[in-house]
Amino acid sequence: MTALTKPVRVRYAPSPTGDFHVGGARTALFNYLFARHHGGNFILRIEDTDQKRYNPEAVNWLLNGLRYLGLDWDEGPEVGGEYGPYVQTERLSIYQHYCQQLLDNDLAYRCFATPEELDEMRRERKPKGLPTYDRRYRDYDPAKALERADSGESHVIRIKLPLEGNITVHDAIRGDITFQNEILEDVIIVKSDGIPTYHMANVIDDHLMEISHILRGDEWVSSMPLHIHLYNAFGWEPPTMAHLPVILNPTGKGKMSKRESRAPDGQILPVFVRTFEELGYLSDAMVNYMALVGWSYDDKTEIMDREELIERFSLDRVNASPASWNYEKLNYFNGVYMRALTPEALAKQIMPYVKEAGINADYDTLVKIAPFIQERLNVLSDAPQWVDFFFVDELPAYDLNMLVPKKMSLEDVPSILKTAHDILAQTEFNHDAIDAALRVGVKTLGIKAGQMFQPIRIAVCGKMVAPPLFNTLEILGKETTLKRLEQTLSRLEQN
RNA sequence: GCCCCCUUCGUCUAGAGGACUAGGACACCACCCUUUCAAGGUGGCGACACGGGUUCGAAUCCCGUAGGGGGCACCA
Repeated sequence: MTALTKPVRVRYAPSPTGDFHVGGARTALFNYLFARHHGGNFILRIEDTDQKRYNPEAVNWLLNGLRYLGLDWDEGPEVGGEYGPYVQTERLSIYQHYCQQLLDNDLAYRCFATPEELDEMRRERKPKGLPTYDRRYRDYDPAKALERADSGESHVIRIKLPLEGNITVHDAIRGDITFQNEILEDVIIVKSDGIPTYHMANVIDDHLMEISHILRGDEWVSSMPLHIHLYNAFGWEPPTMAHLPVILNPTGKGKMSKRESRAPDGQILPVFVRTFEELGYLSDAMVNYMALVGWSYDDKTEIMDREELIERFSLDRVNASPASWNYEKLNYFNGVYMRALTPEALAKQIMPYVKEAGINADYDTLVKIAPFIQERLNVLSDAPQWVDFFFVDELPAYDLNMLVPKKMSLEDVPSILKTAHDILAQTEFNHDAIDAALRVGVKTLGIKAGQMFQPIRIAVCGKMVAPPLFNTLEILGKETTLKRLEQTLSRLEQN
């Protein structure tokens, strides 16, 4: 492999036609890790040669997504670079030049077949397992073709591929793959609008940008022979190619959906980077998890920070087989990273979500709460439901039956709450003092700890599931705690 | 239909001929801890798709079958 002597330059080259999907993100990540591992450059190139499907929002989704994941690019939109422009529609004259070269060398030809003709060919040839185009203009007189083209007749330009023999291409992950030239099609390299197709533009750009390794999705393996033929036609040495396994749905059946759906329990199943970010998946967790979809370091290590991933990433540990996306495991990773945050960092991270939920929270209080909700959050957007009751004047009404402790009835509740109230009124409001005082109450009442704490929790939080009680009370403060106990008692009286 | 790729627990994977009674992680189950929920701890369930070879010996190599995936556009 002579490529070892060349500087490592890899690119992520998405087409701005839709939202930024995790499949694309994983490809970007592998390129990024590979580049950083080798001290090379990670290049971002926008492949916008399809003007019909172009979506102006897509570039923003992409750029924001990459930034969220922390995959900074060395060359590309916004940062520039010596090999620009990095947007294909700004490179049209370059492609034109190389296309002419192919035409001049009889390695490409103009084709005047109409869409209708093509449809007919498809109908006839497809069932026979043949490629659509029957090469009817392959041997058409170039002079006549030029004449028709000059007169303005609509046409495309096709590559002239070998008719027989085999071509063996090498994939860094899969090894050698052999294709029969016979089944290859003289594909279109320049569309009738004068814009090149992906196949042509990508080859020219990768060569001109001195890309050393192409790491791309597995859907491109069938285009490998075509691309290699194009490199050969230009007389260029192709980069090392590696095709990454596709990401399958969590069930393991089928390519991961391009549309977001919901799980049976109503949970949204995100597939766009933007949605993961909105739900509050930590950048580090996403990166760590995604790195493990199709790649592994060893038989044990899974939690790795960016530096470790960069240091350890290598192509020969990328799997050739498809991998399915596992939301539970991602959640676990997110939990791990969430728990590693300092209270300050967590407070900062959840603040936007809390505000978004209409909760009037202050940073200092969130910092105090943080340690107690930290191990209970799956994603940042879970935070509001854990902290809302800290920041309201009046608790929303809840079902009084929630107050009833195990093996007791509603009639037992008032005396428990009354006892709690009286004890707490005389207690210093810190965790240990509350703990000690309440346990005395448990003893006097002759009930179990849980039976006493349950109604207090409900009275104070208004919900069955909440952060640890004593810490909660401490943060809430004596005044609020006593007030909520009183309010509950009076509700019970009216009941 | 044709071409190509892939195939170890439900899922992600380790394994590159003997170290395998097939290891780890998520999920699941049980127990422990415990004021709810978590987190944590301990243990458990659970896989080499199938059939032929090659070899003294195969999860590992070869062939076939089956299954899965990708591609076959004036989309990338």
